[in-house]
Amino acid sequence: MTSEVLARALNTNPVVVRRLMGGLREHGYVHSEKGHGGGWTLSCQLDQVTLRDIYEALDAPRLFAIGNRSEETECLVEEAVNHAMSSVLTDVKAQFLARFGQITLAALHADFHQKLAERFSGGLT
Amino acid sequence: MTSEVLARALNTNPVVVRRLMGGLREHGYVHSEKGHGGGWTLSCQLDQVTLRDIYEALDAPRLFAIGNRSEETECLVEEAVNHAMSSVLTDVKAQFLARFGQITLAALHADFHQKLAERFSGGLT
DNA sequence: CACTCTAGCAACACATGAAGTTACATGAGA
DNA sequence: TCTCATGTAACTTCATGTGTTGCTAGAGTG
Repeated sequence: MTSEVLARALNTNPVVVRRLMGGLREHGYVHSEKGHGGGWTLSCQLDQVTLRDIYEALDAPRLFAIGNRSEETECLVEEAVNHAMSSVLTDVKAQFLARFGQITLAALHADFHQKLAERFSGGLT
Repeated sequence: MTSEVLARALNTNPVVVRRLMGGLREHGYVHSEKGHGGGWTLSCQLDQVTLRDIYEALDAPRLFAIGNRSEETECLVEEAVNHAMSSVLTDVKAQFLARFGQITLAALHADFHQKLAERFSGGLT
């Protein structure tokens, strides 16, 4: 499948697709080939890869929209608040990763197929 | 304390301070007075207010930097991914709120005083 | 009553980072 | 050698949060 085709399916741009897929390729989840007949192919077992793996392959983008204004500060009030916030955010992020680590691509695949079946058996609007 | 003074302490602008404090005032955590001698005064018990209360008084700003591209979609793959993501994010947010709900301003206050004491007893760089 | 000091608020400007776009190089068939 | 694909850098656009300006209104002071 080419970046071009994927981009259309994702309502985005081929270059954006390549940027994202680049991370997945480095981790061996997909393979790419240049030239005529080239494109992207899956190169992993869906039940061996989790959302957490994907998240990390994508360079673990910032998870929270909130956070400390600055790590180093002279202000003791800010320091106290930072400490409390960091502690919570660290723990919560760990839980997030743990949960993502339990969701395999195979599970998403199965969910997709179930939704597909429902759509063809009258479960439609 | 005036917005002007607070702004200097926070390295920001008086108007930004008023915007933030406005949310706290609506919930009765602080009180403001106009005119000569006016400004902000605390109007709550520090041990009765948690970081969660503050977070919500501030209109519960977006917590996560990631999320679904769109809530409604025709794409069954996107739907499956959204479902998995939302489920995790909802749970994780709940945990975040629970943790913040356990941190009172009084606790931060105490932490601040301890750091202050340390600074005056040789625990300094 | 005029003056000063304060919050309240709307409107605008700026900064940051993510997403999208363009342009060109490289490699692989046909 | 021509076309089709990825790889990548540089640039543009867009969204969002933050900062700024200008003005209104209320409250004390002389």
